[in-house]
Amino acid sequence: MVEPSGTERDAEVISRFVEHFAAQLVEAGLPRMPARVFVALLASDAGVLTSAELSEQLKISPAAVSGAVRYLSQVRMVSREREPGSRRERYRVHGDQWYEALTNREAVIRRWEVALREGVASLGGDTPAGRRLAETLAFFEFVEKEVPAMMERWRARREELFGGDGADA
Amino acid sequence: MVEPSGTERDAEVISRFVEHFAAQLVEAGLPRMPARVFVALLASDAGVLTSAELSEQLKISPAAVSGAVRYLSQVRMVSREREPGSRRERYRVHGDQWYEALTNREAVIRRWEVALREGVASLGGDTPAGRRLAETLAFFEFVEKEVPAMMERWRARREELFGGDGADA
DNA sequence: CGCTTCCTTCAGAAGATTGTGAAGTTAAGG
DNA sequence: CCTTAACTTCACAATCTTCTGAAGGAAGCG
Repeated sequence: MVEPSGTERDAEVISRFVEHFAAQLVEAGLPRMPARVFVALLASDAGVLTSAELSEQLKISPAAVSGAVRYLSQVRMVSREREPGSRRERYRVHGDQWYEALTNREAVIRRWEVALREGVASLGGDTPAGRRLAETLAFFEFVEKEVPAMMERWRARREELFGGDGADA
Repeated sequence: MVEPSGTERDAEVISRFVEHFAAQLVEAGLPRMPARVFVALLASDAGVLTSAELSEQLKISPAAVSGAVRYLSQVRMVSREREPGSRRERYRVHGDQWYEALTNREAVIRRWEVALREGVASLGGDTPAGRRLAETLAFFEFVEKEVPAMMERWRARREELFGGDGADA
């Protein structure tokens, strides 16, 4: 058998990984196209791809890329940058920020807290149900306070493992 | 205006809360019926409701309740118990375990890690993309190690706030 | 200054999800 | 042992989501 050229081989290997990991993210609640686009970026060497490259690699229409990128930038998992001397747009994974985004359900948790506070107020803090809600609320408040410290520890650990060169971002 | 009886008033207040909080959970990725059933249980004084009660309170068919409960017990957010001298089944929120379930995306994260390890292996740990994946993987491994300690601190904090009587479970 | 290129937006079709009704299953009680 | 009560399962129908194709708009380049 003829050894396939590096790039062809890579294309298939990458595709396998993209589809596999994206499927997991979908299962976890991410919409399909954003998941695929995101993983494709993650698996690209530069961490940057153009709309056209994504469109071709994932076999989807430019419109689908556009929608996916809009979603991803809303949740801060990807940023868009205009390539200077061109009308091409480039999309980039936030090297080490993206998992913060995944962790940062902050906005979500904040809304949960609002709903729970309302619940405690309207059911009454002296009822069994009210107490249960209050405890749940306290849990989220606790987590919200813990997460920043944990991320701080992560940065230290990251430094330790990979050195500070941050070749990525 | 005649003051409505306590229970009627509660019914509406509870319903407001149930729908509001459930909507947030849905937005966060939980299917609608499971979310509504879950919150209804959370807002019930005993933390326990029968299928019939859920069906009536949420205005959904017994079939929908059944499906929702199946989902919830799979993700360990609710447990089912047979009421001794009756064919009624009772569904219960795990007093203080349910947020552990929400936190315990463990299974999910585990699968992500598998996919990422594969990715590192096939892209090569010496490529930029491979390094990015490796870092992501390291992050999840880190989190997985941190969560148990955090939950331990939460239990201590909970004790401190609410005392150990655990009137709930 | 117009042309070209690339991206976006919009409307619609294909597909997936989800909740209902009806039949089936299990178990209590007479 | 038969009846009745309660939950579950199954197949279908309604709904919602999602992706595509086509048209529209900005920005470089000749």
